[in-house]
Amino acid sequence: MTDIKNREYILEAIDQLRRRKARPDIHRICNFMTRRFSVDTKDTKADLQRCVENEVVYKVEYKGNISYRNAAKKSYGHIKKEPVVSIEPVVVVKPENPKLFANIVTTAVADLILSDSDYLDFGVPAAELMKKILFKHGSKFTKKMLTDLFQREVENGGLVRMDNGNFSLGRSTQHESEKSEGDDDYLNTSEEVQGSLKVRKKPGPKPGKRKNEIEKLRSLEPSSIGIRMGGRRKRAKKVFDPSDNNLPRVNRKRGRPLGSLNKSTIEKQTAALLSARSSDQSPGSRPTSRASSTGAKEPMGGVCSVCHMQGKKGGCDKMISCRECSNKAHVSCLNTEEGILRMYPDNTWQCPHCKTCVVCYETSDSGALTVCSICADAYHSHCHEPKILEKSKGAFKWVCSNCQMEPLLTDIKPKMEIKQEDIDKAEDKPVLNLSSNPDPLFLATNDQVSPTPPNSGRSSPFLRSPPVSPTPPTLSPQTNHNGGMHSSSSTEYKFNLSDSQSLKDFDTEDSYDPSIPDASNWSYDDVYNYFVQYFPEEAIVFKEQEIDGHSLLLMKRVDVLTSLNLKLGPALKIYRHVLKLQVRRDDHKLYWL
DNA sequence: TGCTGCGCACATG
DNA sequence: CATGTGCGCAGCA
Repeated sequence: MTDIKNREYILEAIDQLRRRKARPDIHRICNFMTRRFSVDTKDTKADLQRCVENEVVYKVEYKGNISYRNAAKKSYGHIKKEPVVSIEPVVVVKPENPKLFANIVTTAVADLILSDSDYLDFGVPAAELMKKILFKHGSKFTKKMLTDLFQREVENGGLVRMDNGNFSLGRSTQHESEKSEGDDDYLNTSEEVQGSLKVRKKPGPKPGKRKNEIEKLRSLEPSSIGIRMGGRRKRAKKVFDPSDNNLPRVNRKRGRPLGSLNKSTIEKQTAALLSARSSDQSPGSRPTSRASSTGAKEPMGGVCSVCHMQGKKGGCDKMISCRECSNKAHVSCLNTEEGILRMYPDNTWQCPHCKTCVVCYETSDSGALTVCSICADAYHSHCHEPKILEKSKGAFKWVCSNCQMEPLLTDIKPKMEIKQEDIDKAEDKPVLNLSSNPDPLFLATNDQVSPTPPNSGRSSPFLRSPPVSPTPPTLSPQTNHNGGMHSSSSTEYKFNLSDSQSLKDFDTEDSYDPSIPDASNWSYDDVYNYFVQYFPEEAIVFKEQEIDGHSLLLMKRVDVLTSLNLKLGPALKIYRHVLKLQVRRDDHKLYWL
């Protein structure tokens, strides 16, 4: 790959500007680069030029002015004389559809070869290929799935494993992948393939005229619980950050998000919103969704619907409002409860009256709801697949099938060893590592993430403590049983504390965990070696960014989430490790600060 | 004053 | 007609 120093930054700048609906012109890009990455204008311009030359970025004229486009984004085929990027549709991938897997993997290989001719000679490293596919289809694959996919493709002949372990295209797939049609099965996204799949087009902004109507419909449609809806999303994909507010745009004024506001401002807005909502909400209309309220609110008063006490019980006790109605409860009252009172992992809460089955969207009026002890989603017994048995509700903390799936996925052993060190250790689980106990019924009693790096024989100072974390089994603040949430961890305000502030609190709280290495004197390579154990694909950014131990210890969450140009999922996982190294403790509470 | 979000008109295929 | 783009404005620090 052609080495352009600030390539990723430039792409991020372009993407960010596009998200902001601002023209990604040279001025704005330079400005963004300076502000965000401290890259001076001269360097930015030079690198941008190189990006254009290398077709990493397209320079286009649009409406009479020059804009820049991220070439990796789809839909720019018409801008360039020749489309460089693949144009395959975004699809919901079913593992049982080998043709589609084949298409994706061969297209990715072809894309990489097109972007860097060296790959033609030396093949595409598994890690790079995986990264490419995850970049495009990250929500549909886990790394383990991809490992299988690669294996399958080698077996099928769609891919060829080279002596150096890299991949190249097999059969006659070369030069075909940029087309979405062709007579090769492996590249075919024609009707036959598409017809057997749910094909959805790339999400994009709706025309403004229709937007209000759509939003209106959304507000009436209970199934608007974002991630569960099928079909095209109405808004540009917003990456999830547990510390973010995950707030709706509906009802929200223009300007900065609540998360960036100060506390008093938020309170004012919240109060206004609450009063507005209580006044205009008709009795029959069920409030909408997670995405239709302000999320975790912090009302100043009110009566707790659990203990019926008014206002705060103690100095640091908080009240939270139901995200659908104006019911309130003490966070501590919710924390001690399982079942229908549970808060969601994103620190929002639905009161029992508003809690709906995530399948049929009916409340408990139409049948008793069983609540997942991990994600707090509720299901009617007959709505959940498989049907929820009475005994499974009673004897154990019940875990829904979605949450059960995650750890099970990780148990699938790769059939092939694609450069074992690169892939085998990939962390696939966004939330849990439960492999030590395969019984999903015990999921809730395991620790959040305790990756147990396989000892590959590499001499490493990072061998870790036993996989079972000393921290109590918790997934989110609501399961913290220390008599309530950690001072303010239940609210969005807590997330607005500066990282350093948060860390300071924790730093002084406990002694170090001796099993967590002291990274302060690590070199770039040490840092890389540590992270490559857990994040074989992403670890390279630590090298690229020349992050040594000292820098690592200074990193803030925002650095990990934004400056490393990682996908959010890995970034969050990486952040956990960063934090762990920083405080030399593995405390789940840290990740919710 | 600068950054940001976003409604809506316009461009494009 | 569907979708991408970005002007122009508003909210905020």
